[in-house]
Amino acid sequence: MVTKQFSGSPEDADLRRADSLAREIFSDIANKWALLIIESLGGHTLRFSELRNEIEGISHKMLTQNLRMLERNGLIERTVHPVVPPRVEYTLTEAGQALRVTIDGLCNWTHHYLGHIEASRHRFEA
Amino acid sequence: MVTKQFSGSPEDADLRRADSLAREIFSDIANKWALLIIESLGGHTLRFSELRNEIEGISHKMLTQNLRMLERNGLIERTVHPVVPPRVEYTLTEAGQALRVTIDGLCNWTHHYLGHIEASRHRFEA
DNA sequence: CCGGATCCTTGCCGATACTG
DNA sequence: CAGTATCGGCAAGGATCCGG
Repeated sequence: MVTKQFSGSPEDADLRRADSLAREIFSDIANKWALLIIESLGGHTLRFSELRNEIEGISHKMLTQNLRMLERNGLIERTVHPVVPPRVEYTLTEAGQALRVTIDGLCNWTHHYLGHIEASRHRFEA
Repeated sequence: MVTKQFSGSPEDADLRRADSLAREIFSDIANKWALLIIESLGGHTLRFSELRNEIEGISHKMLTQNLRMLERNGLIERTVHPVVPPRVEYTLTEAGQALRVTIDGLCNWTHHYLGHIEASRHRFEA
């Protein structure tokens, strides 16, 4: 995907458009904070501060930034409760849920190959 | 995953170690160049320059850097043919192949939701 | 509690040049 | 052809303050 080369022919124009869009989305999604947010959101709906606590090491800024991006792409839904103090909750949309399934795959892969990888790293020192 | 909080109890020490390792690996893998390399490598084995051509927009430096990282983690195998000019080929290991399957899922997701996302982005301008 | 804005530092990444 | 090293610009990301 997203790596093909197109000719200059006009009928490829929309294909090239879709391709560059796909690439852009891919770049948005394929960053560690975005993936961790989706994964944390999992089934439940969480508040901003809950996400902040759940995801070790994420800064206030990175969290808001990625939440906006995910909202823009329609992966999460943001609902503001008009109370004081403010209460803002985030939840996965259907698209977000679908994405989460594949991220789960990534997490399972990581755990399954932890040993392999650690061993490989030691071998690599030579 | 990788987001749990542990108590200070000693028996959690190895769990915490595995968790931080998982997080580290996750951070390595969850970047767009690494994912695109794995995806491009797919079934076949490719040379350095072939990968460079295949992956639109990647620089010489980023390619070598990520290839080293993936080799270190045991996801790809690097074989040097002692000829001139040098011929270096890269291929996925079993772990790499397994990872590729989940990345395929990510790519499929992207294409399937292209429309949703584009629509969502337009809605977001308000 | 949430989020935007601002400043300031860090390190990513591209360009270039040089070896085997 | 493949890889390493160095340098420099620029953008990512942290800390902090303020405003709703």
